[in-house]
Amino acid sequence: MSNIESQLSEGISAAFKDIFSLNVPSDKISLQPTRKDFEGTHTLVVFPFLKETRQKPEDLGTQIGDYLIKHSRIVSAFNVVKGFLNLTISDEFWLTQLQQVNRLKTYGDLPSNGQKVMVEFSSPNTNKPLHLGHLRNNFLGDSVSKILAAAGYDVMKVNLVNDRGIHICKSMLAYKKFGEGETPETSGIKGDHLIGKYYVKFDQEYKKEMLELIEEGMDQEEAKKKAPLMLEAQTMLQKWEDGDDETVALWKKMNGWVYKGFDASYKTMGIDFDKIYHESETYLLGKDIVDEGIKKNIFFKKEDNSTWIDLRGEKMDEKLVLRGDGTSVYITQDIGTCDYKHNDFPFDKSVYVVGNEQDYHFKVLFKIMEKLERPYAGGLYHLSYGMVDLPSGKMKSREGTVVDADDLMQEMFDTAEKQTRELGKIEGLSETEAQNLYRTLGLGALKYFLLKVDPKKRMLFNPQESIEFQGHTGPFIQYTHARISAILRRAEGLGVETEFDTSKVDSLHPRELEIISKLVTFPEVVREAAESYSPAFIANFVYEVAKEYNGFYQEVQIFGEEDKEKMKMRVALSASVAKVIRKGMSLLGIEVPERM
RNA sequence: GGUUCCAUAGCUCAACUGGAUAGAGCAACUGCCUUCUAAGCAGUAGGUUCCAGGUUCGAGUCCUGGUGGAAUCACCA
Repeated sequence: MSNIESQLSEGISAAFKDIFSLNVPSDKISLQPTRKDFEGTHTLVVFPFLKETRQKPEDLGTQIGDYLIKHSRIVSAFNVVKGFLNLTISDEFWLTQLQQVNRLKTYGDLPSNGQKVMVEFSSPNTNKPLHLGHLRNNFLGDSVSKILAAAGYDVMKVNLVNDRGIHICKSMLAYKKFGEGETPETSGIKGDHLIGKYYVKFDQEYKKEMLELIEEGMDQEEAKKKAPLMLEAQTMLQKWEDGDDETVALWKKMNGWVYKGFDASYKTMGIDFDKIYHESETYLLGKDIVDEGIKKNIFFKKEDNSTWIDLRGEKMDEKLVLRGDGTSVYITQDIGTCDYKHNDFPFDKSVYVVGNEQDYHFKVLFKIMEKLERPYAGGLYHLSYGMVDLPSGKMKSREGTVVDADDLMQEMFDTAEKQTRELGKIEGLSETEAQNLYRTLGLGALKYFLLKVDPKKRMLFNPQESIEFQGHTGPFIQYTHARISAILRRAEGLGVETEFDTSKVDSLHPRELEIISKLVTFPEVVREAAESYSPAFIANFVYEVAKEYNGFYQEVQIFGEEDKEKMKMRVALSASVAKVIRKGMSLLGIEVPERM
């Protein structure tokens, strides 16, 4: 709760006590922003208090309003419309608020809360390059990490790379059979894309084999299992697990190519990790915990020696946690990795940024950790985000309907360059400055587009139309920042300071008041975004700030103002807006240019 | 079929967790560059918030039942 809100709530609480001898704790009083069509900034809805006070809505509103005028230093006026008490805060108070924001070096960072949080995201497979879906994941994970850090957490970003398993063997096998020794160097293809090519190749050849078998009279299910390539891939997996030299060497070589490719993609995205885990190192974890679970009677064995948990009492199903032959399934590793991660970084919270197709898996996993009485179980959280759909429907890598991450980012840079040139905005920029600008803008547009919607919701991405540079977009906000930067440069040139005397500014323009009242809610927005793990709150907030500033910019003169104190105040206001935009955008992982 | 999630303007999304006349952007139309960057600003038009009930001072938001869509229900990950 902001400073203003708590002051108002306390005042209102006192009003109830003094007028009606009614005890309404101040944290029970919720204020909402006043709608634009009415005078004021904060509104109290009085309906909930009518019974206890035995008042008519208008009367109650008026009485509380009168009380606040008399007893609160910050309320300067009020009006009552039906059951809504709209409060106006004095200009002087707003000016003080602005001054405080302006004086702070960093604004929007909350004090440390002493808690540790681990955020796991990205988690790519090493058998194909990153695509649009990964971009949403990566941007979300990166942004949420930054938001949590701003909200006072000690954050560790981790990436659990899926570098082993049958799907990895598929591309290895296809490469071995059809690759003819080509490498990223000889082919000129980026490592991850090269491996992706063989993953697709495997699927094509595999399908051919299946068709042949079906023609020979085999049914489809059997053909799936008996196709020679599939059998070979399984043999290869077995060899890998046995540590066969040749297989491991090939695996290392090919994964090395992929990592080099991924590193380049991450660099372009502007994303990094504090630690990278590999499934090849963690996939055996969890088996000892299964034993522990059996001893604690949480798991049980079936006749075939497989181990299960019965969650039917929790509205879930029976779930296998270890195969009869003693080998792991997906959830076995996740159980083990949970402890492993906690051992590495004793977190209070652990966030998994994973698509909503795995909702059930995480529900089960968290329930298991809870039953195993892990003290951190309550802090496990699945940040479940919706899929990114294309106009043609769902993306499917094997059908070639994916939007490749590298390609998409390059397109964004190209579009940014084209737009910038068309608008004639590159004069005075060196070539490297211009290139940096295109990257900043292109990546800003893309990140903003993917982060401005509620993570939980699935979203549509239309490559033709989705990426705009006007309106509710990243570049719009970046542009506002560049505009303000120009103002600040000029202010510096003119020697205008941003320190002003609040008592010497006689009045505030409605535009100014609107912006200041917005700016003061920033820390609250950060808190809310962290609590709900949603960068969308930040994205929409920053947009509103930029939008309001542009309205102000259009209507109110800064350097044409004769009143020197007002001029300084307006420069301070501009500087504060720029600061909030820069900080807000940085929480989204987006840079803002000084000029564009 | 069971479970979970979703449905708001032609399109893409908001709506501060139950509050006032549901808001932005895109697309369409109309104005504003001799003045701090027009990637901007101001305005017009666009809505039975999927449908039907219910809860209450008050419902896009909560409950019940439908309709339509998605995910999941593997000894895959």
